[in-house]
Amino acid sequence: MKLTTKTRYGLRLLLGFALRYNRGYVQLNEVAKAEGVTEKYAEQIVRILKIGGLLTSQRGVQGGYILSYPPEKITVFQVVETLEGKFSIIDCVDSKNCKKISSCVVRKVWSKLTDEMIKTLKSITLADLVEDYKKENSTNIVYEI
Amino acid sequence: MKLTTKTRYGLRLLLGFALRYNRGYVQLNEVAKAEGVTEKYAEQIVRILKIGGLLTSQRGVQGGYILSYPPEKITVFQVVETLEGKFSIIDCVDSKNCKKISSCVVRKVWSKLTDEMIKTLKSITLADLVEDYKKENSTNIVYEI
DNA sequence: AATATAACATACTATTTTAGTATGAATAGT
DNA sequence: ACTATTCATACTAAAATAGTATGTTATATT
Repeated sequence: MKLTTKTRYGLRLLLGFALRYNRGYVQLNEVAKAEGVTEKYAEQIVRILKIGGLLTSQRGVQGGYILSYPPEKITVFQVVETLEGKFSIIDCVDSKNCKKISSCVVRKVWSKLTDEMIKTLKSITLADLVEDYKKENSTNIVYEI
Repeated sequence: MKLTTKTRYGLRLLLGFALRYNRGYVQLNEVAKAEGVTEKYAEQIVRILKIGGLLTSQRGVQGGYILSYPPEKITVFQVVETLEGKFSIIDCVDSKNCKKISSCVVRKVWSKLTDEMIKTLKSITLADLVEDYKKENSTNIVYEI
């Protein structure tokens, strides 16, 4: 039960665009490099985010991507759901193919867990991450490992 | 980011043993059949639970398994962590191999998510599931699909 | 002591998912 | 025209998943 790199990288890329939000269209190249993601892999991830409506693109010279909404309007939940598909810790939480739903009290556990996760992820926006980022970089504490 | 069948089946098998807790050693065969898990696969899952200390076994004729602790002492968190290993939604939440921890505000998101998940899972015990199960089966509402 | 029962153990396998890489086409500003 | 940049598809190696197969070992009962 791990997050995929697609989701982890995806959130970081979006944070990159959030940090540069005031600059208009920003090239993926720059953000991908800053976040340490290969450009080609980043392209794939970003395409999903574009199709999902979180990013807007402009082709050609001086092109790039920009968040479709201001950072405070985009939650981490939206990012995860866009990249991983319908958010649920198991497949039968809201599907109807469980053969013995009457005895499936266990399902309720996963359902509750899923709900709590969604609540947590909805409570965090890209703007929160930007704020955290700036806070960390204003202090001079550097954790070099 | 799905649970594995190992974990889902594992919890159901443990619920099976919790429902039969007063009977002493119960054969895996019976529980596996009741839960619709093949015996051979159930054996593998149950072995992990035994090594993890949640089940105690008795070999041979009249042997079987019994919960090592009463149902109210076993949380779903223990079950998940036993079956999936150290609980974390990503690998770097508490490892030290993140190259740029200073800029890794994203890590805090996953860390928080992990914490909330653990809190939820620790709040549910096998006894809660037994209670739910009995409640559902006392009413005559049957969800046949 | 023999037998049947049930747990214990390891190895194998098909399928799917993951985490990318490779190759190129389409578009837009200069 | 040229170049930068997004867009799109196809491919691949490695790992994880979800089991199956083939036994071995211990113990209560007969």
